Amino acid sequence: MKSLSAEIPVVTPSGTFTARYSEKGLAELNFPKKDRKKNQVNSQSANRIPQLKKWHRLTESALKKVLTGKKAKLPPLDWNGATDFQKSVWREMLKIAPGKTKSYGEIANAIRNPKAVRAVGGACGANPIPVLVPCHRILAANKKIGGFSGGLDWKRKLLTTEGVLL
DNA sequence: ATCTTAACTGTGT
DNA sequence: ACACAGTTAAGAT
Repeated sequence: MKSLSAEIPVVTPSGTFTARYSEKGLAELNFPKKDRKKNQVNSQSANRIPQLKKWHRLTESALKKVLTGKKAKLPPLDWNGATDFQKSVWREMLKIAPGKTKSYGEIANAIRNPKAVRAVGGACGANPIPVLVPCHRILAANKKIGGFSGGLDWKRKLLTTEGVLL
């Protein structure tokens, strides 16, 4: 049985993202792809998610705000299927305000698992909701850019917009 | 300042 | 059991 979910495009000045919702909330957010396939709303599923419209409004305004370096109110996030470790890492990242940054080590420290710095990197890469869950605000300990699954261009762009100097 | 190495955890296979 | 990852700190050059 296929799980209940709907994909909806999110148009922003920086491109068209794609949001996927489950019955519990926003489950996934994807960067704009270069191929111009039309994203289609799965109305079958969409109709069975009563809050979807409200959630999507929140997603859209939140995304636009973060893309301009402002603080945003987020829709409910569905982290179903993620491990406890990942959830604690992502929760910790949500606390980082726009314009601020932390290192992988600091995150590891904050979740009381100081030696798991490397695993923290892994959790960041597994983050299904980039930008809104600010994995881009994590730098390496030497205050250098570090890596980014979604492409370093995005990481740099987001940080620059938020006024972070590298 | 740059390069190499060893240490360490979570996750997928 | 094994290999890898968006790391890090320490040591060598």
